[in-house]
Amino acid sequence: MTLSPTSFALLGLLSVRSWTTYELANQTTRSLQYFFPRAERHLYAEIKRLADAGLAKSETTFTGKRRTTSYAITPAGRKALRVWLRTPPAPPALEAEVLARAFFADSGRQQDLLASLDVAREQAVATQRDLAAMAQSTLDGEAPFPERSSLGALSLRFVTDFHRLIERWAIWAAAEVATWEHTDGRDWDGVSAVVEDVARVGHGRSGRTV
Amino acid sequence: MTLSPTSFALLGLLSVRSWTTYELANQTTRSLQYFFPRAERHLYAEIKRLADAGLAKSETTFTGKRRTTSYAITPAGRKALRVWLRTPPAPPALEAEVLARAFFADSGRQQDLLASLDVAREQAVATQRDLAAMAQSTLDGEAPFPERSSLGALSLRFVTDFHRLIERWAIWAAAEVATWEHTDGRDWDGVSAVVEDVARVGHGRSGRTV
DNA sequence: TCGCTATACTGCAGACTGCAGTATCTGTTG
DNA sequence: CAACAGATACTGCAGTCTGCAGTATAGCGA
Repeated sequence: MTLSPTSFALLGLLSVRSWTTYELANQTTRSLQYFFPRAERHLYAEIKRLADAGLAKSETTFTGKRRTTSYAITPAGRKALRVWLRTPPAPPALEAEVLARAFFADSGRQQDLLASLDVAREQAVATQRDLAAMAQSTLDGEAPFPERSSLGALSLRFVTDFHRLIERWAIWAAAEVATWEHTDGRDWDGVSAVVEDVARVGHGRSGRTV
Repeated sequence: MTLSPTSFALLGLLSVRSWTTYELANQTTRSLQYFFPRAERHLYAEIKRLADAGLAKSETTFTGKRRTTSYAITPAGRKALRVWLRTPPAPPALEAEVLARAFFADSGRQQDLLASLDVAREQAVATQRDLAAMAQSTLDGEAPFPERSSLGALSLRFVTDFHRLIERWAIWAAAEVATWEHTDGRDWDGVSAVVEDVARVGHGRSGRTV
């Protein structure tokens, strides 16, 4: 039985406390979803695998007729998590449909691209609002695990900056595209600024970020 | 037959010119891989689906005994791509194992987290080098489709900034974690700076980025 | 002619998603 | 107190996508 990164993410959650799968799929994933999203469906399957592998143990309780399964980490589970933390992480993966739409924008209308950029900007703003609300609840002392807030702040910093980057990029791109006379931007003189700046990366100074 | 975003990415590629699947899987994906990565295996399957749906047409040629299948977009394919470009994009998805490792760092040693951060930083630097080389080849007039360089520059700007963000975040996080006396950073006073800054997002001014 | 690398795929197992469906419990409102 | 909404707690299924291993041919240099 090989374990996936998802297995270890789940073990990490279980290392904090025991959870029912429902909690795992709803509340808890609130933090992980921003940098390690998993579908609810998958969690129900994956946690069973962890139990089968002896890394978690399940306990079934009943509320009337309705059963609830909760899972706790085992010593073997803690060991596996500890070992995983010593291995190097996979490179971050980015999947941004809006960039693909920009890349192939010449097959559509300019207004289609502008509309996509605006949606991306709004999504980024909305996510930042969610993150700000989370941060505010921490400030208000409503965080579920205050002793873990330093670890949470590390990823919070990244995720917030990531969505801010999207927002700023979308604003910049829309402003540039709006000046184009052709859908493929063949008349755009800003292209050389970007390409020259990117080519400089790693050779001493780098240019500004959008 | 429902089409996935991958289908449209492939159609976008075919809208530029015809390709063999091998080319699609190797050269071409060079650009898409940074913001819309797909496994080689999947492309072979997906392009067949496009042909079955009448959105692309295949042509088989032979080099001696070895067959090569190349694909061209059909009018129906161009139509489908055009329609797709009018729909709103899915939100960008981020999957960063290194953030999960930071989030659960208290189950391992502090040095494990520092090592993970360093790997992430190096990966980000390496990717920026690749992107810089691509940009340099564009400056050298070696870009395969110079008339599309404006569209390419849009995503290039984002992808470069994304990897620069990872690099800077990893440097910042490593410097902070190095000062911690506990693996969970419970003694870290930097946590309030992050949380307060993130909570301010959207309420007028935002703080600095790492 | 040998061996290396590039070309050009296929099969298979398993990871993961999204949606629909089932059933129970709890709190609110009329 | 009955009706209903919303939360809890899942399962089934079809399909997407990945990663690895395996197969086979072509072209090139030593």
